[in-house]
Amino acid sequence: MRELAELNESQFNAVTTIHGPVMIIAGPGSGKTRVLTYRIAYLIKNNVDPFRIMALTFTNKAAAEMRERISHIVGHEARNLYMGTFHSVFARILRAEAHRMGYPNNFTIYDPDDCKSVLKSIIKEEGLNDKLYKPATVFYRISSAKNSLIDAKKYAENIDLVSDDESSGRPKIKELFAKYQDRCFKSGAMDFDDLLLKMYELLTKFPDVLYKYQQRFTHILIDEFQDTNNAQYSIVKLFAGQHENVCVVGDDAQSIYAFRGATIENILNFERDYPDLKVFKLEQNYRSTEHIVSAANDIIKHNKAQLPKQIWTDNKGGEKIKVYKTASDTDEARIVANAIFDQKMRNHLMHSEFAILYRTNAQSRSFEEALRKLNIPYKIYGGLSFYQRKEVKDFISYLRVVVNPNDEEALKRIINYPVRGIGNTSIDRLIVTANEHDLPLWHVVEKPEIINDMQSRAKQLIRDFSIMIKSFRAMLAGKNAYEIAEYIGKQTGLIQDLYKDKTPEGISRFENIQELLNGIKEYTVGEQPEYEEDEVRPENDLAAYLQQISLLTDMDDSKDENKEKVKLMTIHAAKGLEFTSVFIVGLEENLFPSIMSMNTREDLEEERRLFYVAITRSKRFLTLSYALTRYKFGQLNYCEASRFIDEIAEENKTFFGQKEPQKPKAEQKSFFGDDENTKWYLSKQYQKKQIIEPSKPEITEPPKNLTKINTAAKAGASISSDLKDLEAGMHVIHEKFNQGKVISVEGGGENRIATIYFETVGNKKIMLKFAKLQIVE
DNA sequence: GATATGTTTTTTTTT
DNA sequence: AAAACATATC
Repeated sequence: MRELAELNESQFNAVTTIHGPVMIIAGPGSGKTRVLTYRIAYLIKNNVDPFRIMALTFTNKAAAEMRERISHIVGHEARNLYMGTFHSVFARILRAEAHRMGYPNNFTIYDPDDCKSVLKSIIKEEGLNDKLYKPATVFYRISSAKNSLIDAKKYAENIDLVSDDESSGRPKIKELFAKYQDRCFKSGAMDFDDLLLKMYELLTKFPDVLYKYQQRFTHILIDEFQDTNNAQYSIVKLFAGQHENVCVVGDDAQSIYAFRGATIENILNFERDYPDLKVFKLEQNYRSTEHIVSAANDIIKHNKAQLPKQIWTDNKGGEKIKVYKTASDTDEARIVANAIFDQKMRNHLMHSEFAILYRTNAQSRSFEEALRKLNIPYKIYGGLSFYQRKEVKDFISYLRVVVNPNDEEALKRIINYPVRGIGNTSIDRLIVTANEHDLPLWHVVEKPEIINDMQSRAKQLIRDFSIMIKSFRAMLAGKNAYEIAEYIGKQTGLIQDLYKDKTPEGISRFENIQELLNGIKEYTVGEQPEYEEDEVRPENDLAAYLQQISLLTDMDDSKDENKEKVKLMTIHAAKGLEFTSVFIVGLEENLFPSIMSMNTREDLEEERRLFYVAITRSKRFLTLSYALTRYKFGQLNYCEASRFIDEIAEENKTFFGQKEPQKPKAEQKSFFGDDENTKWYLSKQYQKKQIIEPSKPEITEPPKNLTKINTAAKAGASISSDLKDLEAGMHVIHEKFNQGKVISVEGGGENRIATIYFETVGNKKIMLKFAKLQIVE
């Protein structure tokens, strides 16, 4: 295999050591993907049947790319690899074996929205306080449990978990868990976590199944091992039990999914569980320039929990990391957009070589606007995926019900969409009846006559609906996915409805459905996976299509039209990717590191690893930015620079930006207001001056604008309406004490008292009905 | 039962 | 600021 000549010594060893357990610790940009692809190709060249190789990746896109690269070396055989995400590979196996667990083999995969909707119904039926029992909170508890292989029964028996719930005032979670699981089971549905939990149950409860798959998979490979959780690790250990040819690739410094149960314990346990383990370290970075690699090392050495390793590079020189201090979130966006425009021209780059990375999805909006103003094409990844949009999900719900009518969540979505006179009252009756008889909702829809207390007209409408669904189901045998979908769109009047709506949103909805139908068509004519002789195939092509899209992420999009665009995504989503020029934005305390993760050292270290991942995405240019003011929930907040900026050594970074926050007189023009200024600040002379140190925005600074002034407070001894909303964290101006920040507010009614910290006199307690206060907006 | 209007909540990260 | 949610009105 001539490709082996391209590898350095440790890469070569990592590729060619194909017997026994292997762990590859791979630093960023160290050729990890290349090692994985060559290793798989090498296995195939050494007469390992691709059907015997299971390769688990983090995204479907990573799997697809790897498969493509492997097929360049070994040819079409690559299509037979069991390669994909944990969830998609396990779903494929579960589908073949589902009947053993009492699930239909065309089971539905519930997405998190479906799950929360199920929980919401249960919480409501149980008459629990929905302020305390929020679906998202309950779902998180259930999900975390499942990722530690704890089912509803074990949960109820687990003293720690139950007492946690009791002390948080939610003792009923264990019951909700059981009810939820039961409801999903009746609907023939698994959630994402079930794909792991049920996989584990399948292998542990049925020795013959375990034996079968242990025999089948002679070689197992796992990418991004640092981000696997307890459940995933346990399952892999079972699969690998026979041959023990298991190869894991990971980097503890890039572990960023602890919140989802991932643990680097897996890396440590691996050494313990496989004493024969051979470990290879890939430490040479081929991706980034020296400044970037040094900065990454600067950052990560602030973490205590690290495996020892030293990343180094031969790529000398390169530009320093630029740090922009900007006045506001909108300013930040404009400056970044201008810088992209300028950098592209100056260095002859393509738009696709740029990425803007942020901590939270909500940050994308301002960049979207700024890029649009400069006519820079962009694509936002993550956030609401295509398949989560209402109109798309409604349409897909039809397909789901056709494949699996017991899918209650889908059924509820479409039973009166488009409107067919089955209103909320009727739906509630249906659900109540289903629960009373302990039957799936669909059974009652099929036989509305068992419902008490319903008008015959309503029953007839329900009957009509069920007849329509059955007529769709009849098509499953003879028609392909596209034919069925198209027929449903026409028959239900759904396409017609959307077509009639000529509002901009309506047009976009119509286009989305067209796109969905095109996607289904592509799938239908596209290459279908091969199956082994003894393997259970999906019942039909619509079911196979649904399985595929239910596990697709937004990152998996590979449309040509997105190839030439600036990419916007969260840092989590950027894992495993690389770009010539990277902008990491919103580097502010409480945003990055997130305010949610400043409580424990472990959480903070994960944020730091996240920053490490972000930095190391960059090949040549790296730009960091932060804003001094930022809107959150429509409220202005003052921000200070992230500690992470300080952790980069001075010799690797250059500061740009204003010394003081914006003065009110300059409010209409920002510091880098127009193109003239943009050129100026990017010019060589300016770059040489390292003027600015990041300085905290002090609360003595003049406020940006004082649009709303609480004059009422001066008038008399009652709390003005503006001050009624006063809460901790707000900035105010006092007649005598000047600017201050609200520490806390106590008491009620006329006697509300605020504790306010004033720069001039320190903490003061002030009765609001007498306060001469203005809220700074 | 559908639509208009007001109120409350949301933001960590994702397969 | 926007979306989700709840309530009022036709």
